[in-house]
Amino acid sequence: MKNKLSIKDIAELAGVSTATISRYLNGKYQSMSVDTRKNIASIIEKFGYQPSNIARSLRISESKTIAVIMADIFNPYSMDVLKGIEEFCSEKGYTIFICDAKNSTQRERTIIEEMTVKRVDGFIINTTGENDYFIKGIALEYPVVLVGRKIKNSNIPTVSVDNAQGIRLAVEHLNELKCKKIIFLSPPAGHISPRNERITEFKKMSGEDNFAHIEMKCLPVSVLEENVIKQFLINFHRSDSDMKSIITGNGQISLKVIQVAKELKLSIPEDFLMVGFDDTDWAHILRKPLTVVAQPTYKVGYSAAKKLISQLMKENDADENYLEILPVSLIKRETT
Amino acid sequence: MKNKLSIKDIAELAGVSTATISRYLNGKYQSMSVDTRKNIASIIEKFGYQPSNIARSLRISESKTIAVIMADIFNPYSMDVLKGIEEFCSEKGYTIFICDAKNSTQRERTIIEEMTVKRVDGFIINTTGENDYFIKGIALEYPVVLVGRKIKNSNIPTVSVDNAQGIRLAVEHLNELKCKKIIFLSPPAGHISPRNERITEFKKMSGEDNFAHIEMKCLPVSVLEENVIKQFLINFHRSDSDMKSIITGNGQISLKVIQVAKELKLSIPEDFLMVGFDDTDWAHILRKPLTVVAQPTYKVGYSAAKKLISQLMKENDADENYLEILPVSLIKRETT
DNA sequence: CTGAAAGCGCTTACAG
DNA sequence: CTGAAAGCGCTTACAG
Repeated sequence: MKNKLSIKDIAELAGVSTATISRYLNGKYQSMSVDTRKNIASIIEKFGYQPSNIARSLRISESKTIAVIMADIFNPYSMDVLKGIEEFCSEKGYTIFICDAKNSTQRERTIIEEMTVKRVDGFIINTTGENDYFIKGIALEYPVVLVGRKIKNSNIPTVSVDNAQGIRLAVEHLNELKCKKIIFLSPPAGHISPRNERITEFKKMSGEDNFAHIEMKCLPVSVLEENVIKQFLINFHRSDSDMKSIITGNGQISLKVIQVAKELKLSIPEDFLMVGFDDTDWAHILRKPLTVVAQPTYKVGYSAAKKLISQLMKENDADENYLEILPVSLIKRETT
Repeated sequence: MKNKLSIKDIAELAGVSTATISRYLNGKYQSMSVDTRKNIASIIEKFGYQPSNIARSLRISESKTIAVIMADIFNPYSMDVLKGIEEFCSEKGYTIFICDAKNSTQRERTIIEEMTVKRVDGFIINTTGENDYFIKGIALEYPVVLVGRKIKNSNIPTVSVDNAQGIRLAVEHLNELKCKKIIFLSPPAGHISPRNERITEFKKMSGEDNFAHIEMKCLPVSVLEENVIKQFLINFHRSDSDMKSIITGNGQISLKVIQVAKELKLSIPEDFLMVGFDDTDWAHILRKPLTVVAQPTYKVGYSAAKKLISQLMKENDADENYLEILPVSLIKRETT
């Protein structure tokens, strides 16, 4: 940022006006002679001139930058989504600001406002779940695409996953295995749509005739409360029913359950069956590789970026398909 | 970015000049009456005015943005480093562009140039290892801090880890356990400093009297070549020596080795001992939790950000300590 | 305590 | 094919 050359310097060096340099920079080669073009090229090359994107952004009111706000960036799910977003964006010449709300509603708001000040062209948001009103507000002024988590009563474009199907696959699988008891360890639902969808479906299924013979219970747990998980597992293990099973709501809970089970010297699937959400990188190297409901996370991210950028490029907010729901799949391994 | 209010609009609305608004925005409250201050505050609040950072950046030649270029963003090591960087930066009001070189030398260069165009204030780089000349070049024009990987013959500020100590801890530990054979599975070293440092130390140790009775060999492996790892493991298992052991150079290789060992029905530590580099989140939930050399990755990132930003804030490039080497530690678990 | 004016580095409609 | 000039939204030295 020190004594950098400006377009004016290059114009002088090349003996043309800044307008011509600008045209060159924007690839408008038709509107200049071959000679000037070559001349400019050589000057730029020689002096290593780098145009200022920020001046350009100011002028054209476009920063070619998008903000990605994740509720919790450091869980494996987010990482994969991010990968997908990054991939598509870099294909299209967009740069992303990756922001971590750290599961804080307040921080989510703060970050979004900061990004607004940075004049990003749009937002991809995986919301903490408690900022519906605020996000609807900014969606009025900026293009926004939601990933993973929906917002009620809004038509903000969203890419998510079939969560009901996920729970259904898991429960049906467990049922086929003759489970008599299924505990669903879900992170606290709050206003977070996927969690609610899964819990709702789980409860709904527990009311269906096919599953009437199964004891199905949903238990909200936080990964932070290791002792709660431990206590649960102790009681769970003691309970007399056999063919017990656990469904875990995300990779972090799976990890914790496996860890605590280990401490308690419980074996999976010997002591209970288990199916987790999210196919984490370590799921298949366990002594007993974990059966999981795999989400197409990369695709979710990629698709969200695509939605946003296509909205950015052509001004039409056609939104033929504002809600995109991707299917999930059950990967059967040895814990069931 | 649509019909946003500008400072001019607010000035008119508040009945003052843009200069005064600007002063207000920059917190120069001493130089205005309490009345104007309050007035401006209320106008801004009322209209939800958000100043444009990009106009500001252009004017003051500072973007409060730094670029973080990682050789491979999606390995656990990078993730943790990133966490540390992000933490410090957000404390100081800096935003980061996180860029993934995808282990491509070419891409690393391209990305750095793109960021230069974005007018970032500085760089934190975890280099692919093949751009020494190029990076020295940009370090001439921008503040740069290197993380994890050093660059030869330069005094670019760097934060890294004591890799020789890491290898030493591992080998000594294995020696105490009476290992007769130690294979070090390192990712291909190239010009990547930590890898070279470990390999060098490993070779050096193999020449020391204390370890003369141990067969020590270093084998470069790529995570992508699963079959190579498999073939190695087959031969390794067949070899007659007992008390064999493996040191793996990073979390991804550890994962692969464990996976392949599983496929081959080899048990760790029964068939061979193992110590890995990097304390990944899954290391302790394995049937036999993995012994590892843990790196203070978060701290490496945090420290690098601190170095860069302190350089950015005070113009002094005092550089009392251009090279910062953090200690590593051995976490003994059940694979040894 | 406050404003007029210049300037940061670009782009673009207009004129030639 | 090319340039002069205005303007994007700020900041700041200068003057009052």
